[in-house]
Amino acid sequence: MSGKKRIIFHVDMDHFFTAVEEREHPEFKGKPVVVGADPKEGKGRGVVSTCNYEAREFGVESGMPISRAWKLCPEAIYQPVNYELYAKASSEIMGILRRYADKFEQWGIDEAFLDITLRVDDYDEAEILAHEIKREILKNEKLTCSIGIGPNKLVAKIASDFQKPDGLTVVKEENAEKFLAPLPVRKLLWVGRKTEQKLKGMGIKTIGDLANYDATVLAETFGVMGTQLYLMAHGMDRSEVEERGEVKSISRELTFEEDTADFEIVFDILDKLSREVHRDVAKQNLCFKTVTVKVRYENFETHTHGKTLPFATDRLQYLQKIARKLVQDWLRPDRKTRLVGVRVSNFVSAEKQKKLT
DNA sequence: TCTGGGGTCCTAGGACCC
DNA sequence: TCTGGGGTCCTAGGACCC
Repeated sequence: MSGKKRIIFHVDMDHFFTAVEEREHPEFKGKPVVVGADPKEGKGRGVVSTCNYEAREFGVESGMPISRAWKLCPEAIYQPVNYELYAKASSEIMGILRRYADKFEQWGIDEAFLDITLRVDDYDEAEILAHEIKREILKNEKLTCSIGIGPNKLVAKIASDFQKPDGLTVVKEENAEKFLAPLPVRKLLWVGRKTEQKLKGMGIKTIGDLANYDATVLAETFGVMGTQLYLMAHGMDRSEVEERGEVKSISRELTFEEDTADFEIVFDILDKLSREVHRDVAKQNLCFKTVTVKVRYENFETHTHGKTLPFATDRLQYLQKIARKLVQDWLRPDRKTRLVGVRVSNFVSAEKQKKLT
């Protein structure tokens, strides 16, 4: 155990998808850009994936229905999600970031945690290093990012979000609690809409409110999560920066352009999704034991239905057959289907599987 | 407002085994 | 012949992340 205090970076690319689109299309610069579903003159289905700061001026936000974005800003440039393009930019950026850290953890497509404790002597040197990272990404990728520096992942993550875009925020351990106190609880990792509402009902709105709350009551109300909430509110987080392990599940799902009562359409799409899942599974040389399907009706009611085999397999025929059988149980003549999906999990590597047979 | 898609982790009940 | 307790796996649902 080293006694040295940790110094952690959280690097967050600024409005990543739209920033990449602007880089590829310089004529987009300065105009509102929205990446997401096809708005179809306001009749489109789906949501905004990312929007640039010009679009945010109109009230557009990520996660918002694309139809609403259209009403707020019909003049924006609407682009479909070009995942391959962003993935390529992402892997180049991650390659750069990895070189700056002893421990590295990618977080989603455009964020990463870096443990740089052994690379610097103090926060001043850390700040210099952060500027170097920002310069290199700008020079090589023509993209900006925001960096948060803190004593742990939690504080670093919230710090990176504090000044955006192109920001750099340093929060030392001794200032962490004070820094967090006025912020809304929603800024904490793992506090989403539901937990925010529950906390609000208890009179807890800011992270400071949470820090002053009775830890025992929090533990009783939220279980394991309650203790975690209390520690986080005090700026404490002991989780390590660590490389992601192997993937645990692979899935595809699709929302139909129009809800459908035609079972054949549902099965056709399901087969297609199964083929895509299978392609990914094969590429990674895996065998799966569990198949789970998902069905969403027109009223948004959603069900999942799974089956675990007594053996692992990598055969497309099995996948399609099991998926069809599972979905069959949920299809109802009196209800239109909005979405169908398929997922495989419980992996065994193909090599290990071979040894067993 | 009428709600995507790809993931991870947690919980709770039930089956099954010793 | 009225019924324990621990461990593990499976299933379904849900919260959360980007």
